[in-house]
Amino acid sequence: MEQGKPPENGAGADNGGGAAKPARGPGRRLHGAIAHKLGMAILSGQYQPGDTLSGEVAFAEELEVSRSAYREAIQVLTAKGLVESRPKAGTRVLPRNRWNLLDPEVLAWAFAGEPDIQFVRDLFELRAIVEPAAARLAATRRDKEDLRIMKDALTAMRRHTLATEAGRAADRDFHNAILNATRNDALLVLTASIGAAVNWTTQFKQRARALPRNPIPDHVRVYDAIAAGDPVAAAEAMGVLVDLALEDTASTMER
Amino acid sequence: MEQGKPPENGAGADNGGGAAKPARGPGRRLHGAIAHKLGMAILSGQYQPGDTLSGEVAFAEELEVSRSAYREAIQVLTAKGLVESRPKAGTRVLPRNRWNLLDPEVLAWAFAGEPDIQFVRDLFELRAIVEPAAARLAATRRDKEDLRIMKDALTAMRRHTLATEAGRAADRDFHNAILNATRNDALLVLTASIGAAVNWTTQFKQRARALPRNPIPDHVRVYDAIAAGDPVAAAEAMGVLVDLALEDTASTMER
DNA sequence: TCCTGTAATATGTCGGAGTAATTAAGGGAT
DNA sequence: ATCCCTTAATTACTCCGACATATTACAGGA
Repeated sequence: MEQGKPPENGAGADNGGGAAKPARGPGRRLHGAIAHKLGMAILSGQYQPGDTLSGEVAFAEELEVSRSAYREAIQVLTAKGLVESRPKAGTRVLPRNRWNLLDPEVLAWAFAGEPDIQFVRDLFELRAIVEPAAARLAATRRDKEDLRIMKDALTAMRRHTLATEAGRAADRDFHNAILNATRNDALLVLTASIGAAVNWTTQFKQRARALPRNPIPDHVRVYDAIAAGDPVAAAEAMGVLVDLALEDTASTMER
Repeated sequence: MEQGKPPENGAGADNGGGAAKPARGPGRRLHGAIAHKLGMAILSGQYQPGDTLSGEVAFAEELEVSRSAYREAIQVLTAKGLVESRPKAGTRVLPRNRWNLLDPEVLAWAFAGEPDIQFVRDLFELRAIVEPAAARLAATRRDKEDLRIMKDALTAMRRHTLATEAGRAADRDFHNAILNATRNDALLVLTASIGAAVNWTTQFKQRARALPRNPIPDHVRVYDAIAAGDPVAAAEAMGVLVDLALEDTASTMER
């Protein structure tokens, strides 16, 4: 480099890094924690679209963190389409239709507070569209290995019930196996994002009340249709599965 | 502040901000440009999943930018699930299934180079699933205002052909109006992301050859079904529309 | 084979210079 | 006298380099 930096100095910081608060809650890093905090505030409606956040310096002082940490947090939010920073104008919250609502982290923030019931219905509607179609595709493209994984997941679901974590993991494995069998990466990513968020509500559900009916036979019906290579039956059976989940979750949220 | 900063120094930067290269191509900011460059490199397969990027210092020197700019770019890529940074281990490219493929920017990067034909087919398949379902929902939920916007878009499409930019804008308006009429934000965001990327291929298509058939009557059929409140007919008509677009694009890409 | 020490690397932090854009004020023309 | 255009100043973001710290991979010894 060609800048004649004076070698003599103990310039820079004297307090260094470590002193920061133990605020390492959700995010794995400091800026991650700030991004989480701000993201949740935005998703929960504390900031209206078009609203201006506190300035860089003011906010950093307010939270007693460095400007860099705040900046990197804003960078994350910008990447997800939640805010936009412009010189002089400050950092503004973008309108909702610019938000990247399918981002796993944004979804998590949306569900962290009290999730908007309308948005939950939207997501379930999307799931009700996509998952049956995925089952339909899987019925025509699955191979023996896919079927083996699905069968193993079903066995695990039967062994542990859905009330246990192992059982829910098996449920996720089952759905993931179907998505994998579609040989469609876009489909896989989409449902993975939604599924990760909706599982939060599933935990709510598990806590609130017992399952209304045994879901195993419905899963078996989906498997049988896929194994038989019957697209129509697979889509129909999966539709039943999603409808049940929706009605169950909706009734839980209403009370 | 309570740090006893020694007053004597001309520390910090002496060149300040402006001197940077004119590399301000795609991204609106310097770190945005770097994120764009790295993102395109990853999406185009230059880095294999699990591969390690150059170290922070090495890379920053290589590109002759500060570490901050590189760090903020990495922050963006991390937010989109493309890479993960861990101390000592370096910054590694994550496996493809962790990528946030539905992020508009990631989608743009994927289509910036030579788009992977399999991924394009995946996206069209997803569109073929979602858009007819959207038309089905729109048929039951649309109001007079929605229908007016659709009608205006159709008129504009007839006036200008699809060979003009105005005509393509009208086409986008038509589809957006349908998505709006579903009253489902998740659906809206999803198709907006995909649509923005796929329009790139549409431009390819326009360049390669003339449209194989007049698409206006097919659009009118969709409109009529939605206006009549017939969900099944709306979904079917929209299915025809998407199939035509897929087969048209596929045949263009194969040669 | 397991454990521990060392080295390497990313993370967190800081303050400062520079730039861009919004806002306000002033002068000119109608 | 009112309105519009030009100009200047304020303000907040952008980028920079340096330093301190914590975590982790790796290698050497028990």
